Amino acid sequence: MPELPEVETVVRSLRPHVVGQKVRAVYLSGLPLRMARKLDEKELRRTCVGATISAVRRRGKYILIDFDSGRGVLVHLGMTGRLTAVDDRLERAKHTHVVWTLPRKRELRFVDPRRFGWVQAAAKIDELPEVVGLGPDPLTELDEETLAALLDRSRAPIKSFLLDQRRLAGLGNIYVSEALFRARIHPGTEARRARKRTGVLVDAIRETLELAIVNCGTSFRDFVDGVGESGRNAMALLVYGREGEPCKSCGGPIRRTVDAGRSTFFCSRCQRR
DNA sequence: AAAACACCCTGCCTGC
DNA sequence: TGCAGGCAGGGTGTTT
Repeated sequence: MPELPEVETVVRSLRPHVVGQKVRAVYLSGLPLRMARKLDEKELRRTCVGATISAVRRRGKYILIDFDSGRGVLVHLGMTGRLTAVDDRLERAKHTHVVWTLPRKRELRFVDPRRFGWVQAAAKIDELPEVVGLGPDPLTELDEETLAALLDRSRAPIKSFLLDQRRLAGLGNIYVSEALFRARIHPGTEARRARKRTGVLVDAIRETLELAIVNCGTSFRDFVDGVGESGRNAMALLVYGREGEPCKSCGGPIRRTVDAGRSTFFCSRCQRR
């Protein structure tokens, strides 16, 4: 489900409810998550129980929870993950995999029906391979020069290029379609051939993500923020999910193609090969 | 080395 | 009303 704007929305809405709070206990469902891997229960308890949350950060699509001990917890929402701070009297949803018990009858809960998400505690979460391998953050670390150098080195279609988290961290299937439409670049264009449009692409990516953050993310079905609220960005989407509907720029029909099992939406008039 | 593919899961929607 | 099939915004490991 969640891409950079959704993860940013979760982080922002979660902060006031969890930062400064001391974790009393941790519950785990025991079921395996991403890639059928089991969570490291001992490490999670060692890190969290009795420790106070000092910060909640985002890196790409990962949520990083820091504790006063210096240790931390990495959370990835996968496709259907939710991380919410709620009253403990609220019934636990089906597929609740991790619960952190907080003071004043509150709980931080990780719920993930498809179990594509991930939760991991470590002494230094910034040094976990998942985090170290991430490319620059499109909102804070991306400049034209960096992207131009990356584009030069790749013959992959620009769509799969932008989806690769090692190059840029945070774009997913929705916002790639949106950003490419804004930049008027056809999704099948070879990355290196989009080089001349680097500046336009950087701006398009930023505008796309910033608008989605202002709207608190795109909620089709699953996505909610840190307190259970849906986002409003679905109505602001220009191409994603709009197959057959008129292009907001030229009026022509929005087209959809499928590659590697993933939909791509674009306007064949506005986005020429 | 880079790109394409299968796979990890459940839920929801469509069509019969 | 039931059931099969297809589809979904994630990442990873393996093959080509």
